[in-house]
This record gives sequence, C-alpha cells and structure tokens, in this order.
Amino acid sequence: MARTSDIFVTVDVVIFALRDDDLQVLLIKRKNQPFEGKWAIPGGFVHHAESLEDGAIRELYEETGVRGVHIEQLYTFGTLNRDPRGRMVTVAYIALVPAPLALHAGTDASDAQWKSIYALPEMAFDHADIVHYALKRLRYKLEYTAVGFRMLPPKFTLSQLQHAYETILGEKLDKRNFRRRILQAQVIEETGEMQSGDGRPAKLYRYREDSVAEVKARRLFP
Amino acid sequence: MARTSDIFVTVDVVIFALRDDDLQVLLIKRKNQPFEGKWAIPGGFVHHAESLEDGAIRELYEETGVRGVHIEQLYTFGTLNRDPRGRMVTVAYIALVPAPLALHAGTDASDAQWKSIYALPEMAFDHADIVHYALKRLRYKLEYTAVGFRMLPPKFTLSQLQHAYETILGEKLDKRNFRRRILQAQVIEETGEMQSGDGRPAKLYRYREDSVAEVKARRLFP
DNA sequence: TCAAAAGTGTTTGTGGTACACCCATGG
DNA sequence: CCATGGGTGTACCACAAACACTTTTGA
Repeated sequence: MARTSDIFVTVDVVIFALRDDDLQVLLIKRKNQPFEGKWAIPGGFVHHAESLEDGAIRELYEETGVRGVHIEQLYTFGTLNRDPRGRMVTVAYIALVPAPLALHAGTDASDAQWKSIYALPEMAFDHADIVHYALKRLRYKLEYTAVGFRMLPPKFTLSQLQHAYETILGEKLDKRNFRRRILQAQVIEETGEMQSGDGRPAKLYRYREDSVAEVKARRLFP
Repeated sequence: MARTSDIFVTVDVVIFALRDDDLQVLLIKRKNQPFEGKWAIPGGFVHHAESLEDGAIRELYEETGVRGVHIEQLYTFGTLNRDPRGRMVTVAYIALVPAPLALHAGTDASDAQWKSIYALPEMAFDHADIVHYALKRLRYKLEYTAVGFRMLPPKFTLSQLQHAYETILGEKLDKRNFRRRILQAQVIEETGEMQSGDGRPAKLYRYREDSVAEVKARRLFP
C-alpha cells in the first residue's frame, strides 16, 4: 500500500456574483510563490475537524463575510503536478452570492477583487480550468433549475430576474416567454409590494422556499 | 493552519453491469474490521504518483480485469466520521462495464459479488448512500446522453439496447418511439451484420465513435 | 404452419418560439 | 405630455406520446 499521508486536500470556491451588469468571480492575487502575482480562486487546506462542505463555507466566509448562500460541490481536481509544492487534491465548490460585498482580504492574499468572467486575468495553478468549468456548470444548471434567484436580493422584480439570467447566460431572452415560464414553474411568488423606479412601478417577487427548485421534467430555458 | 497530512484520500468505484436482465453493482465483502462481513464498494487509497482518475481505473482493473470502459467522477464524500479509522475523503467514480465478467477477488476482500440494485445487502461505511447516488446519476444521465451502449457488447441489436435502457431505468419503453429516437440521435449505425436468434433475425448496430454523445438540446428520454 | 422476435407510420396533444402593443408612473 | 420601463396574448411549428399490425426466420 502506497503512503498517502503526503496527499493534501484543499477546498477552493468559485464565488459568483452579478455586479455592474456583469457576471464576476472573486479572485485573490497571490503574494507568495508559487505563482506570485497571479490570481487564484479562494481556498485552502481542509481542517481536520470540518467536512469538505464546511471547509468551503468557511473559505467563503473568510473572503466575503457571507454565510447562508447557495454553495455546491463542483468537481474534484486530482491530476499530478497541479501544484509544484506537492500532491494536491482540490475539491472545488461553486458559491452564488446575492450582491456586491465588502471584501475581507485574507492572510494568504495581497488583494481580492471581483473579475469579469469575460476578462479573466492570468491565473495560478489550474484555476482557469476550474473557473471555466464552474461557469459551464452554472449556465447549464440555470437551464433546468432555479438557482438564478440566489444571485439577487430577497425581493426582486421580474425584469431584474430576467436581467440576471441574461447576464449569466450571455444571451437575450424574450420578455413574455421568460415571464410565462418562470411563473408557470411556480418557483416565485408576489410579495404584494411594488418597486418604484424610472418608469411604471414593478411588482416585487420572492423565491418560494416551498418550491421544488429542480425542474426535472423539462428545462426552464432549453 | 490545521495539519492536513492525516486526511486520507481514497477512490471508490461503483461498477455497474447488466446481468440476468438486472442492473447490478460489484460489491466486496469485507474480511477485516471495521464493518467486517459487510459489503463495500471496491476502492482504496490513491497512490502518490497517480491521478484520481488513474486510481479509479486501477481499482476497476484490480477487481474486474477490465480496462478502457466508461468511467466518470461521481462526487466527493468528505463528512466527518465516515470511517472510524480516521479522516477519509473519498472520491467516488462510476464505471459501466459491458458484460458479466470473471472476478478477481482483491487482497482486501474475502468475496466479490454482483448484487442487484433492487436487493442490496447491508453495506459498510456510507457506501449505501454512494450507490444510491450513483444510480440516480446513471438514470439521469441516461435521459440525455448515450451512455447506455457502454453496458453492451460492441455489436448489439436495437432490442438489446432497448432492454438495457429499460433495465437501467426500471420502466418499459415504447418500441417504435425508442427506435425512432435512438436512430434520429445518430449515435449508432448499422454494421451490416445480422444476429439470428429465436425469431426473425435482427440487425446489429454499433456505437458511432464520431457521434456527439451528449445531447444538449433535448433529452433522449424525458 | 406456428411460435417468436423484428420491424414499421400515423394521429394527437403539448410545449417552444416568435412577435408588438398598451399601461402606469414621475418629471 | 412625454419618457421610461412594466406588463400582457396569440399563432405556428416541432417534437413527444400513444397505439397495432406485418415480416422474417427456425423448428
């Protein structure tokens, strides 16, 4: 039996948010070797007394101060030579956070910044692969589940929601079809409140916690 | 920073095959503590010089003598107290093997047997969860990809293929609709050969290696 | 000629897509 | 009254589902 105690397990979290009409991920500029000055996904070693998911939740909290948001396992990256310092197995997670946030720079970072997925900087390790895979998964998931809400405030208008979908998917959607489908899916409900703005006031909706977010039978947006 | 070198990484493989008109998984009866006498998914520690996927391929080969079959990462299980011997992180894989096989009992097993997914024995660790999750994923995947072939011999009839789908999904399918869809999807082609049997001979088909197995636009069997 | 499995089309319903105008408010 | 964004319905098309009989072979 091979020795295994020299395999290190890390959790990294691809944190998505909608900012400035753009889909962005939170990246950290490395201040140490290897890949000093390159950008990396927040993450670190799993603690001995925490589960993988708790580790991901902790990393998310340390970087953003946010708790209780949508987080899910993406994939586990375990090829050789991912990190020159040793054998690393990285369990990657996706987190969706609902709004722009003040950032806590972590101890392992000289800088943490939101970066557009359309203009990603040079990244450390295989983190570019991880972000691209996370984006693919997020878009795919949006087609048949209701995760879009998780990147909006608790109350939102249908236009905001459609805008979120369009920003994430990178394409325009038809307003009437969008509204019909999202309402038919019964995943949101009216709050009764209205939001005043530049034109006609809009109804505010909220996510229905009792709804079945996973639409198995048919995709929401094929 | 917590010590991490006492976290062990294992790969376990849920190996599916169609046997006796039944969907079965390969399980190993444990001959050591903990869970002595209970059944477990084949697996073991990742070697230092192999990737996770190579580890899964190796485990599969050690148990079945099979190589070159469909294998994919399922999920990584990393809660605490999964194994009384220490902190284990298990990267689970799914493998689909094309036919009944002679088995190599491994060094860590007193017995290896195919077990029906409808009559699973008492299992060690959280392996029952892993098998159930693997089954869910296999069925889900079958609805929108062409993985069904991977559990058949290289040449097969449409009836055999339909039977495979029915066995995996656990439901009857309409013959005419099945044939129309699977042919429209362009994932298989005629070999030109026929298979004689009890009634009218059937055309033999093969998987088209050039096909796009992933049918994104619409599910094959919603 | 009979048993056993292979093979084949049509109809009906549902859901997806495309598309343009009126409404309510604030300035 | 005008600018701005909110809100609404219908017609067409493509695909899914339901459904029963004929064909080919071996015994």
